[in-house]
Amino acid sequence: MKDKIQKQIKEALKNLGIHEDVSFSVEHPTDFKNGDYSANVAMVCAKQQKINPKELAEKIVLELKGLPKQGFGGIEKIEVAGPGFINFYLSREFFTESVKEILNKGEEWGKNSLLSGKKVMVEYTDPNPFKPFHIGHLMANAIGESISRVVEFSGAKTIRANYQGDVGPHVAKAIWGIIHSGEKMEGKNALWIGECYSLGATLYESLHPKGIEAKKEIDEINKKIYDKSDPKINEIYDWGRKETLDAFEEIYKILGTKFEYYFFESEMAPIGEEIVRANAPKVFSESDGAIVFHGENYDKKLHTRVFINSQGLPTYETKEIGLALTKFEKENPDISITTTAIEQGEYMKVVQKAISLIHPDLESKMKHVTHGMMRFADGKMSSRKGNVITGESLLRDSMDIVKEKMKDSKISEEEKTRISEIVGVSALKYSILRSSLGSDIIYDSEKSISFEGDSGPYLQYTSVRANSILNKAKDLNTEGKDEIPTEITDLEKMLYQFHEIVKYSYETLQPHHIATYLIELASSFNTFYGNTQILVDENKYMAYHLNLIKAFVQTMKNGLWLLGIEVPDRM
RNA sequence: GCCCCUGUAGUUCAAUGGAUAGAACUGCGGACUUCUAAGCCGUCGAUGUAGGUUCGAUUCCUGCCAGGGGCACCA
Repeated sequence: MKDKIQKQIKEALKNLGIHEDVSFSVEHPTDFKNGDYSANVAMVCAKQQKINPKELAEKIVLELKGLPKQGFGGIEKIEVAGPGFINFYLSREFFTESVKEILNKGEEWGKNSLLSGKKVMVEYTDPNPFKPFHIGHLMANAIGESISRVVEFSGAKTIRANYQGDVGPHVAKAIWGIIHSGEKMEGKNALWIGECYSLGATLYESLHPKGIEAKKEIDEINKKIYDKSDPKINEIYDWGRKETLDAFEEIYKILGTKFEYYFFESEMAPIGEEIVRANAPKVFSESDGAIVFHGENYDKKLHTRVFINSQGLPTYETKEIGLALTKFEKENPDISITTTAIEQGEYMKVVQKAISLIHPDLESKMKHVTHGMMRFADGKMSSRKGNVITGESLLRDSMDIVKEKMKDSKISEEEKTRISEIVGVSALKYSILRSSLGSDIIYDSEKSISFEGDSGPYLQYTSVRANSILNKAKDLNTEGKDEIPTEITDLEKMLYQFHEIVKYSYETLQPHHIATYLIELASSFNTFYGNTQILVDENKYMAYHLNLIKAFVQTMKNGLWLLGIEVPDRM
């Protein structure tokens, strides 16, 4: 529709003798009073035409009305308003047709072909074995999963990847903690390993003699992890790695994520190291016994980073190079998206610059999406200090709140558990996905997870209520109740916009646009629901209303899927 | 010090350079012997600061202020 309007306006401009290659926009006005589409063309052209924008707008409208109607149906009314906007009002027929279209497309409704035939790899979550899976990982997972689904809706084959640090000082700290915990590791779980890590990490940084002693031992363990020379450490390592990775899988199951690839730092290190050494001194250079990359030589906003330290060990940067190239070698994606917290933003730029010097063709294929961090109101969350909220505990809390809300309902205990999982996850995911990526999310256990208003459960609840009407209507006879209302509701004006929102969300790689849209859509449904009695005999529009509700339910379902949220049968 | 993010109602968040800056929570006030009240309706309330570009700036540019992040052997 938008393209049609744009085309017609260009046609009109041509007829008026105005350059038709001006750039103007055709958009949805924020207020439905101002039509369904609005063009600012008159304001853009007014100056060079040296006439008042309103007059020019009138002229364009006159010209538009004179144009042949082919392919331009669906417009009921064109008006000039405000400082010179040309507003287009869609016709009853258009909305009736769009409801039909939604029902026909069903699960496909909202998909587009921006990426058709393309392959996109999305890397996200990235928790580290031996460390707790905290709410920052929950955040990364919710965002990455949603981006993956938006990409999928845009026609691409999506490949989900997870990158995990199974070697490095943090592992040594955890193993040191396990050894010095005074407890046997048999029968212990990932949570306990996280505590052991915290113990080791705290002492590692301590200046106390005990800490200095611990640091020495931890560094020793770190070397042994690399060269696998100590059977006792190997045993603890294998056990801890499996234990924590299994725990992550449990969480992914609840969250609804399935990864195709698991990359590990231990595997990327040698690959990256070989590449770095092969490209020195061309790209990398030696400095103080280490191999570094001088980012500032290529872009003054970049800085120098160490890729291989003075002990000859590869750093994170080198592993990242190994990872990037491995992704392209395995799948050769057209686009490779990596999502991380903002704290990784600066050095990812340096790493990507280095990669682009080695493989110039990859530069345009790598995209880095950063999100803010989960913070406490009074400061940073740090897994090193142990003041983190684990993903598990947060999920459990969220589910408990849902169960509490359902305590008086007659639903079976088993079903309550299932519903509380779906609704609890939704509350959590929505609270993360409702805001744009970039700024930090302040975590406040009291307020952060909402179950009313602007929340995931609100969206689910609205869908459930709509579904409930459809269920009740199943056996109803709508014969003789198939008139089409002349009035057009806000609900209808919202529905057809869904596929544009999905496109926009991909173009900006911002899932929150979908969240915002769904809230407005649900709200417009609730208004409709509130002042329309559907299943009553005197409703002569019943057949249409039921189709409208079906279209709404389908749109909510598809939209919530994009956020990684399921719709329960009831709640 | 340099670089990158972010500053919007009391609070948590929206707003592809457009029209009267939208929601939610909170506060206050309503409706309902109607299909799920986790709902609906009304109401109070905001663009950090000083300039600039523009017909038009929350949005773009510059300075300042505030918060977060990064700046070589951690990830």
